[in-house]
Amino acid sequence: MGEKENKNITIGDVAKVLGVSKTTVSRAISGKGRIGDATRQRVLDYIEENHYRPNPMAKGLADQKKYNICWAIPGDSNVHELPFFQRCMAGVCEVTMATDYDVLISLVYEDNISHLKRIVENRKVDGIILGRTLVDDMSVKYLKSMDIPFVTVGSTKEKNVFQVDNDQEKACKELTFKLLNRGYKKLALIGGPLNHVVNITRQKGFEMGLKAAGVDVKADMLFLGNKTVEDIEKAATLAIKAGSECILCMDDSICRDVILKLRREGVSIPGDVGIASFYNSDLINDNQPQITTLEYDPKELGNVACKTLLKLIDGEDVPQKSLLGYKVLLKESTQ
Amino acid sequence: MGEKENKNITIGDVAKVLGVSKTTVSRAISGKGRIGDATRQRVLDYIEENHYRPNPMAKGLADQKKYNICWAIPGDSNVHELPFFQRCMAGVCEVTMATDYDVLISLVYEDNISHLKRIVENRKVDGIILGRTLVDDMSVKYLKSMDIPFVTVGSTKEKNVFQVDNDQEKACKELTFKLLNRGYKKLALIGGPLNHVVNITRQKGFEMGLKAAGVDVKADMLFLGNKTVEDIEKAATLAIKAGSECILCMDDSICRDVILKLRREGVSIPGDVGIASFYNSDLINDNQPQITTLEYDPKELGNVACKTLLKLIDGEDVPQKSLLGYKVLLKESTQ
DNA sequence: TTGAAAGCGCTAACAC
DNA sequence: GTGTTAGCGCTTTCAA
Repeated sequence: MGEKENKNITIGDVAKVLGVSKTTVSRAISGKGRIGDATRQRVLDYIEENHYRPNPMAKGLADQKKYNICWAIPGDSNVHELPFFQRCMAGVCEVTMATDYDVLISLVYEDNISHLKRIVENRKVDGIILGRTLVDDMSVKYLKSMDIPFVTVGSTKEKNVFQVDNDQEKACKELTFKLLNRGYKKLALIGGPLNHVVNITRQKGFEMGLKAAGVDVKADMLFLGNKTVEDIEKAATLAIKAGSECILCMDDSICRDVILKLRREGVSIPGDVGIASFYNSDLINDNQPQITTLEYDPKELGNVACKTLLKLIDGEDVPQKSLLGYKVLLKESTQ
Repeated sequence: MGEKENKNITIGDVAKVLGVSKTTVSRAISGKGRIGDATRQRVLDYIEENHYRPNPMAKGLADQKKYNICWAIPGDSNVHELPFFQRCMAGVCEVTMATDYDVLISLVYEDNISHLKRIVENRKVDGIILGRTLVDDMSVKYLKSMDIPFVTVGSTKEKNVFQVDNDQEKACKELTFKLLNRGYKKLALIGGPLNHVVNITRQKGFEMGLKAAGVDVKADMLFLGNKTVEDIEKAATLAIKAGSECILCMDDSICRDVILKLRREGVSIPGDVGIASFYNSDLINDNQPQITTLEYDPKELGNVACKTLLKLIDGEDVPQKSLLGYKVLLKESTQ
């Protein structure tokens, strides 16, 4: 108690006390420009002791940057997708923590990206990370037209877009192939909305897996574009009726619905039919029996996306597409 | 095509073209200060046509504001809490949309609020919304000490804190009372971590409901502070064994676990035992049978919290505590 | 009603 | 190696 000098101290204050110029202080902080070791240390020490914090507005105004990036995620996403976005965002924050940047939120909708537009046009951020990609993505097109750095989590067919994704095609191919090798002959694939790029990719991987095992794609069963729980349950019923030996679910949410449906119908897993999912999550990973799935690391996705964006902002070279790894977890559901 | 004048136009540019001073343009935009109707309109028209956008950094520097607020949520929250925070955040964004403010994310942990500290100390925001409250909340204490406007979603015992919450005490009391009136004699309450204020509040409401119906609190069963699924399942089993006629679950996540457990044990709802939850969500609202619950509106919570914060930032008077409504939904699970 | 000018806190030429 | 100075784009006295 006693001293109450909470008033924000500026670079000028520091300079005055130390008897140097503002420039010198600035140089000591930024590390740019020539400055004597002794002087620098003196400034740094003083700053440390007195908790000097640069004013982000002043810095931003001077160097024409905002020191904020935008994390744009669907505002209408399925409840079950939330954990993915949350973890991914944690990965982003982890990276920004070590920099001067912070993360601004934007909620985008499939047919309404006005929130994103506002943030970009008001120049509140230096770059954007798009949390997911659609087949015909308004956000991607808009950002390309605005000539602002951005990277997508998820793939896109648009040209000249920086993308970070797991190698889902390869992953799905591998899992499909392994299942076929385990002796399953007739595979069904139950999938979600076809305007999500990820669903297209997974389908492709699935078909590649079939081909690799010499199975005719047409011989197998595709139930795609399901939107509601009812759609999915219907697909599950049809798959069973058609004699499917193993049902591949395009994501964990679908998988959960299928499992619940089969349980209600008295269909045993893996006794009557095998089950596997192309995405693992808390939703299904404590299921009995344990489910065969693909595992990705959403946090790493956020990490890499953020690092990529920051490099992009700094004008550094980055690969157009970063493909991250995956794990194939073979479990009891496909014995 | 042809003209490519995407370079950001400034207040000075506008002034020059219109043959007025920067001051005049500024006044036309802000509405502050005296200015002729004709002049103002002329400026406004020009600005509209030429898509002038004020530079947030310059504005921020000049008036010492950041035009950002912080939305601080737990980084380690239970998967099942995510939808709540997401909806709540949508409510916040809805409000900021109509203002100059944007929303900066901060992930806080029960024992680590360094991310929040960084944002506050770097002066990146004008105020903070805390997404939840703990019994002994580091974030609340820290923010109080920093003398920066903030409001909590959820209640707290700390003095002089602006809070927005549903009237959970009253809600829980009402539901408990109604259940007792329906003929249930022996109620059990299964609850989560006791360091969450919301759980304390709900417990209190429960006990008030008992008292209101003339039931001795001690005569009933409290299973509190459960953290894991195993804890909850154990509690459910004990409640049944002890002859509970109706189990009240403190939230939807607990409720879901209890339902699944009972189903596995072959206990029928509501045949053998009634079930109710103090929080409704997608997790349970498509359950068969339908579950008796309390319903709140997370989005409205975000709305009110954000409006409150913005007023606080503007120095306006706001009530210290805003209590929002609720609905009691009596369903099949407590027939 | 309007304008000139100072200033917000920081950066970066350009001297010395 | 260090200081001077001129901005960055906006707000806000204070004059006119």
